[in-house]
Amino acid sequence: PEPAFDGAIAAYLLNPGRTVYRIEDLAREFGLPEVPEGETPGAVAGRAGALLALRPALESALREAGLWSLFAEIEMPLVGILARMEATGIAVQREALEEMGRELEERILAVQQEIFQRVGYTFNLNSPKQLADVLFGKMGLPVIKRTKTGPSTDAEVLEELALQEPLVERILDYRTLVKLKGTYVDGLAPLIEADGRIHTTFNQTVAATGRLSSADPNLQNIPIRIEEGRRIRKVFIPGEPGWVLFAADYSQIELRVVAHFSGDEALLDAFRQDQDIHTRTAAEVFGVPMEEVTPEMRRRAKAVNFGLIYGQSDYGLARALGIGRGEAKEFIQRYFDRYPGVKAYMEQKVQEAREKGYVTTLLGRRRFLPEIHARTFAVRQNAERAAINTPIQGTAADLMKKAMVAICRRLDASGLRARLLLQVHDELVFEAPPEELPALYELVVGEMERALTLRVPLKVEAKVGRNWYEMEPYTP
DNA sequence: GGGTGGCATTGATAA
DNA sequence: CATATCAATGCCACCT
Repeated sequence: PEPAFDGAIAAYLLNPGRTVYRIEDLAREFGLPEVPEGETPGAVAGRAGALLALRPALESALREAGLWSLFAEIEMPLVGILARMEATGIAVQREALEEMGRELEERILAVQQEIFQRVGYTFNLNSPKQLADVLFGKMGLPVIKRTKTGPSTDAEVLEELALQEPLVERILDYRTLVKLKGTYVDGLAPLIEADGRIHTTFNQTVAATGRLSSADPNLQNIPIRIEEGRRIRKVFIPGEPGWVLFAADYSQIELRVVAHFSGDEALLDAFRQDQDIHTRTAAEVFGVPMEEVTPEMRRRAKAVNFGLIYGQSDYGLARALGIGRGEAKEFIQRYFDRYPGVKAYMEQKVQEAREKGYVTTLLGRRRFLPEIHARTFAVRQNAERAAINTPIQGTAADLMKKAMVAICRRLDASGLRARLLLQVHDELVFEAPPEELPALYELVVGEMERALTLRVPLKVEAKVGRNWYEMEPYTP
């Protein structure tokens, strides 16, 4: 079921940075008569009338901005797809989740005991303020950095303090365990509905870059990097007996988009040869053959690649790698020597934002950046990074959304029983009967790889598993 | 005193 | 002093 016109989505495309979508405000913005506020019959009727009148106004505005096809061919069809994904939900093994909760609870109590024992008294370990009193007051540890309100106790600080005070390691453990239990066990459990499934909400008008977001619960930030947290994924299972989960994710989508936009020869070459992009970057930056790239060189190159997508500064890179600012500056210098097209692209985007007031993605999605003219350096620099990052992140979002629309059309027509469950920015998760996997693979990977034609191939990797933890590479 | 709302801090994902 | 989100807890102001 696909609605014909959604005024909020129209307003979002016209300015994805907005945070309110009240009809009263949109009416004012698009030159309609003032709508009374409140819940009186007059106000309610006024809003209904204004919404009707808004449609042609929004439609013209979309056409004038070159956003009509993005609206009509991608965002509107996506509305029904997301609605169905939400209604479908993803099955969760309640028993396994509760068991994880009990184990975490035990470990939390043990770690807590150990900490209180060594400190000599109990306090609220969850309070950064009380923790700071213990660490920097009683124990006399050095303050590494400050927040607005006092000494910081974030993970970066604690990791440094752990070098001289082993107890701090336990505090880090405590934080990890409490995060897992609070957000991912106690947070998810009450959201399991009577059908044994969790039904998230995908928000289509929140992210200024064009991405989706997920809330209540957020299923786009289920742990994966750290093994302890990754285990949470075991509780997400197929909802039908004998079925499996199937996931397809774009490989290095954002760097491929950079290659496309910048036309940088070395970057294009790397993807056309399907090279490991971080190894190739290391080889370029450190001036060695790819075979001689060490793990440490690759790690640093990877940080540079991520930094580039975000509009890195030498300061930010230095912090990410734990090196000096001078050294970081050298890396960036050498990177731009090797990838001059990327440097030119970045400068061009900032210039474009200054001249036009906005930047755009491949499909014309735009983001206004009025702060590009700010007098305050930090504010202006923030806008400059957004000018660089938004076309990259937003084009990746365009691609994925276009693929979702194509995939769901074909899936509906195919007679396959497989169902799309989740989107995690560069990844789609399905549940499917195993016998459908070869057909599902062809359909999904094919549509994702051909969603748009860039100057480099798009690569999609597929995985299959009996839960979201045990996903193994899949090729038919 | 209890309830509520907002800000600050922290940390999870995209990898 | 890296891009974009969402959410938990603590803490404080405010209200009744």
